[in-house]
This record gives sequence, structure tokens and C-alpha cells, in this order.
Amino acid sequence: METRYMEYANLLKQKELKSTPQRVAMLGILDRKGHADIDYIYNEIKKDFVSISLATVYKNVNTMLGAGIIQEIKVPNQKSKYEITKHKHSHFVCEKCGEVYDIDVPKKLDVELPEGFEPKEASVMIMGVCPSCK
Amino acid sequence: METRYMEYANLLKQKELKSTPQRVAMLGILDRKGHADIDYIYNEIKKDFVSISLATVYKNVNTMLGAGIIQEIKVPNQKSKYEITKHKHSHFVCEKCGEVYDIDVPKKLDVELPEGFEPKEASVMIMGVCPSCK
DNA sequence: CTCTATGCAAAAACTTTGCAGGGAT
DNA sequence: ATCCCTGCAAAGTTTTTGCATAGAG
Repeated sequence: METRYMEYANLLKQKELKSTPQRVAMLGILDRKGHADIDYIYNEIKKDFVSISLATVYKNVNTMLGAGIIQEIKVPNQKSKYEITKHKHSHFVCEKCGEVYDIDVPKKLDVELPEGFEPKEASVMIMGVCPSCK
Repeated sequence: METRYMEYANLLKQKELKSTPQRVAMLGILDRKGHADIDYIYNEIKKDFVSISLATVYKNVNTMLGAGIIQEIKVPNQKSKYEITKHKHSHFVCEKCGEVYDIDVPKKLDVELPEGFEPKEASVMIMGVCPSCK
């Protein structure tokens, strides 16, 4: 849909990055899939950009990571996945199919840190079995 | 110390793995350092086993991971680190120096999962600044 | 028009594999 | 004696880089 296209374009421009069709397509793929690894993005985008280079996908992932437009999720037993940066949330990872699901962080988790540790960010990851795999 | 050496040897035997000097040394390095990546292990162990192969380090890491003797910690912005498997705990990662610290999980964190999701394991990672970097 | 992004190819970085000899049980 | 482990070299994977051309602002 056109609206979405504009959203991605503006998102890029806000971060002082050029809005290219390839980047917009990558964001579209991430938005639709939720969480995707490099190979997924590459295979999807090839459907529309037949001659796109894997190097371009890597470069854009790194560029958009640097700009904070997307984020990396390091998942146990699989390659890193990427998602569009959104409000703070946690992840549920299915240990059967590898799918990643967003879950809401319930509340500030009260962790007792030793003296001198200054927390900035907390992330919770829950491993388990998802509905489709049960 | 001999005691430690025996511990590692027994640990390996319990898991039906052969106790070799290289493996024992790797466990010693992990025990002393707490959390180390492949390169750290390799560089440390080379001090005692001058001709050890990087391939052996990889093989042993994978073997001991498979046996559950050690665990992989996927850290943001750096290579995976490994630690000897111990009681359940969480990690604090310093975003300045990259050091990983063990912290105690305070209590069962009550996360509300949607219908059909079956949680098995939860892990908490806190990013921030450690005492030495402040 | 200027400067960044793309595509391609090559290089670098990282990890695994195959095999012969050595070592643990 | 058997079978696993080690070290070496080679192969496989994954990611980055350099450069010429194309494209965005």
C-alpha cells in the first residue's frame, strides 16, 4: 500500500539516510514478516529486485542498524534476526520452528544489581513452544 | 590446582566425554575468566599448548556445548561468549568494555503470555555500564 | 550537480570437515 | 586394542570491502 511506502521513506529520511527502493523494500519485508534473518530478506527482495546483491542487503542492514531504524535479535541456535525498531518489548522464541514473537514486557522487572552497576536496558527472552508447533 | 583439575576431568567423564588436557585447560580458562569467546580461549590455551589448533578449540566448544557442560551467551555487538554451565542466572553486559557479569535472577518473572504459548526457559540480559567503566 | 547507494567481484573473517597420527580408557 | 581426540590443511560459510556506475536529493 502506498501509505506504508511513504512511512518507510520518511523513516529513512528522518534518519538522514537516502530512501532507495531497495531499502524501502527491505523495511516492507521486515514489517510484514516481523522478524527475519539476512537470508530471508535476501530471498524475498530478490523477487522484486532480481539483480540485487547480497552485499547490498548486508550494507543496508548495517546502515539501518546504525541509524536505529532496525534492531538485531540474537537468537539461540539460529542466525540473528532483525526487526523494525518499535516500542520496548520482549521476545518469545519457539525452540521447534525458530519463529520469534513479540511479547509485552509486563512491568519494570526489579533486579537487584550489585553496587556500581548502572543498568540502561533490560531485555527478556523466553524460549518455549509456540501455538503452531504444539 | 589439582582439585580443580579433577573437577573438570570428572565433569567431562560424567558426560561421557574423554578428559583430555586440552579440554581440561579450556574449562580452566572459562572458570577463571567467567565468560570468554573463542579467540580468548584460543589465545589463552596457546600459552600452555603452543601447537593447539583453532579447530580443536572449535570442536571442543561444540562438543561441550552439546554435552551441556558449557553454554553459549549471545551478546549484542560482540562475538558469542561461553561459560561453564551453572545454576540458573542472568547476565549483565557492559556496553563500554563488553564484559559479562553474572547476576542472580531475582524471582520468577511474571510474564503474561498469549494463549497457546508454552514457556520453557526465560533469560534476562541487562545492558549498562559496569563499575570498572564508570 | 554532488554525494551516497548499488552491484559485482574479490578479499577477509569465521567455522567446519577430512584424514592421519596420537592418546585415553 | 579400540575408539575418540588432536593438529593440520583444505573447504565451506558468512560478512566486508573496493571500485565503477547508477540514482537520490
